Amino acid sequence: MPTIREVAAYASVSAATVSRVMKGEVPVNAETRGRVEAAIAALGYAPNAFARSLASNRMGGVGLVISHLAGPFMGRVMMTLEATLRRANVSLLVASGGGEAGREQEAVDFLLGRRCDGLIVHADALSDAMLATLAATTPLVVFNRRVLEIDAHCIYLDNECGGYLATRHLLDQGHRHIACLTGPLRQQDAAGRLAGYQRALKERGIQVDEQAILEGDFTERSGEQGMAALLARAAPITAVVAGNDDMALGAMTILRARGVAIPQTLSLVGYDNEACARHVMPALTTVHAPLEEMAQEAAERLLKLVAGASLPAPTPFMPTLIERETVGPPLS
Amino acid sequence: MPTIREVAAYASVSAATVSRVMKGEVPVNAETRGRVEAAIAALGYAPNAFARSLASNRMGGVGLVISHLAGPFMGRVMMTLEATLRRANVSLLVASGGGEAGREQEAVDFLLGRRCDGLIVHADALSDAMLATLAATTPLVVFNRRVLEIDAHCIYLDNECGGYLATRHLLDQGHRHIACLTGPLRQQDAAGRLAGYQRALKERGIQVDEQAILEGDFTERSGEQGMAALLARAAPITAVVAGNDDMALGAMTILRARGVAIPQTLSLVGYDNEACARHVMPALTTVHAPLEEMAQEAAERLLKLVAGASLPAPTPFMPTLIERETVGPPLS
DNA sequence: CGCCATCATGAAACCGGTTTCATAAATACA
DNA sequence: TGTATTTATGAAACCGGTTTCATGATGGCG
Repeated sequence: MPTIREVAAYASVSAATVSRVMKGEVPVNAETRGRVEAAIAALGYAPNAFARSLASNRMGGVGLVISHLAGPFMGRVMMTLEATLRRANVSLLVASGGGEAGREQEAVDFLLGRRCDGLIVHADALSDAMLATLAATTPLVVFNRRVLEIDAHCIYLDNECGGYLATRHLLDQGHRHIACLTGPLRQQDAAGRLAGYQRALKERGIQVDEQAILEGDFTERSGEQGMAALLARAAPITAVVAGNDDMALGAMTILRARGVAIPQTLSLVGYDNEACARHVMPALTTVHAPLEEMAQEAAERLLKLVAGASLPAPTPFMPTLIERETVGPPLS
Repeated sequence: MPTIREVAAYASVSAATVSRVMKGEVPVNAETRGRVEAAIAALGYAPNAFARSLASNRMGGVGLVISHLAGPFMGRVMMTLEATLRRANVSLLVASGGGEAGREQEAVDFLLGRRCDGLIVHADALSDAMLATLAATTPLVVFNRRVLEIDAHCIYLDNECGGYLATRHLLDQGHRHIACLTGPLRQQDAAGRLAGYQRALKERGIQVDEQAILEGDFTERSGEQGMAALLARAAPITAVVAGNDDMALGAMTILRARGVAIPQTLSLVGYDNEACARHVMPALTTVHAPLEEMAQEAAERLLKLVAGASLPAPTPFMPTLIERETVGPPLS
């Protein structure tokens, strides 16, 4: 493993010149450059990443903090992030936090201790204040969440629009009694989806029935519980907007067990367009997020921030409705 | 951001002593140690990772090479890897290769260029020879694949056993005409599963019908094509062993379209126990791999290799059969 | 022809740890 | 009491790049 000085000696130049050739920016005589390049090739020289980092105080890598590594779409997000970053010759360090504030903070500290050049954070449990503080000292992109104080650092989906699209689709089919099974409302995405649901109803002059809104926690289990609770009510409903696909799946389990036909007796819309959504029976109508585009924008934005740019706030990404088989007109 | 020399000055000792206190192993006078620790606390000192890496020639992190980051179970694997590694204060760098040999090699080179202390490789496209060579120069763990020359570096599932379990389950139900829709047979996992299928049949004295073995590529699409081809044959079959759950899902799509009842007319077994498997109708009987345990063993083994240990070959991990609803006795 | 700007290059300092080696003090042993 | 051994510590070299600053060579311009 040759060092820069060995290359320099081989090419009869100084280490400084080899360094300049490696960078490529500063002017070097063509003949000299040729000799150096030949030496590099002959010796199979590759610069030592540690020495480079120490001298330049940049690590050449960014960190990714993720609440739920095993979540349904992290793979798609990471895939695009990794590809975009590597194209820029930047490596990706991953740390997970399991959705607990303490462990997520640990993950951040861990990556910061590794002197990452920047951070992409996809975490629920960290506070807005903490993220805003972090953004002041480190290039930071917040994924799938909006923090008002640092809008320019946030890549997120317009969840309100997604909730609206789902609900309006049901309204368009003629439904008037639509329940909503939400995620944890302290989380922004869940709250946004609910707001969209409410806007769609109001827009059509339909009174929002607070009893028909049940808060869950995005798990299948809570979808089951919510659906069971809705069925136990006296008030009739003909459709349900679920907080995400997992909750919708839970709801379907209950409906199947009770012999409620989908979509004949009850229509259902999910959110996220997980892999499963296409495969269940009937196939789940759901809301799709352009995750790959979001991830690419996140990576590119972070790279610019690392390079010192200051950027305007991005526009939110827009969800689309995927129509499948769980929605139909109400019985009558 | 104080340096070690500032801490040293504050505590009226030399940088060497501070370094020793940080490490904790070498003997330092209790009183001196106390002063140094106080200085560290007072100044909020944290050692510079680059300088440390440069001097010690260890980066304190390992690389993960993954063919398909968005695959159905990478999340579960990464989650356990990350947690195990971080407990040892080792960071995880991720690089993907999209299943192409060239890009996977690039990913390896990229991580090696970053001077990772070791590598976990979960890749189909890299050759056995390449991996064996790599293992000679770098601490390496190969995940979900067996390379005979470097058995001690491989963490893998006994796929032969998985194929056997799936097939024997069908045999136990009374099936005698069982087809097999395999993955790409140049891949070890697909070939292993097929071998298990064949062993189970032979064990019961059933002639293996080569016409009933169709090679696919683990995609849903190839499951559809395979199933269609099987239905087009004259020879009757009452059950199918699929190479993985995706192929089983594809097969189900075709069967549903043709009005073939599962499991009344045809039984079906998948492989991998993806999230979907529980949710499809009927719920898919499949083979489950203990991914978390495998990932933990992989991480721990790599850490030991990095530390310089030389280890005996691990025992293969054993799959289990998850019985759900796609298998029943044959009609007649 | 002489002066100043430009270009190409090398020497050396620097980044901030780790590690070796030497030394000084303390203890053990005869 | 004198020598051998252990223990604690500091000085300085070292890891391998980057970057600043100085110097020498070239060339343009009045």
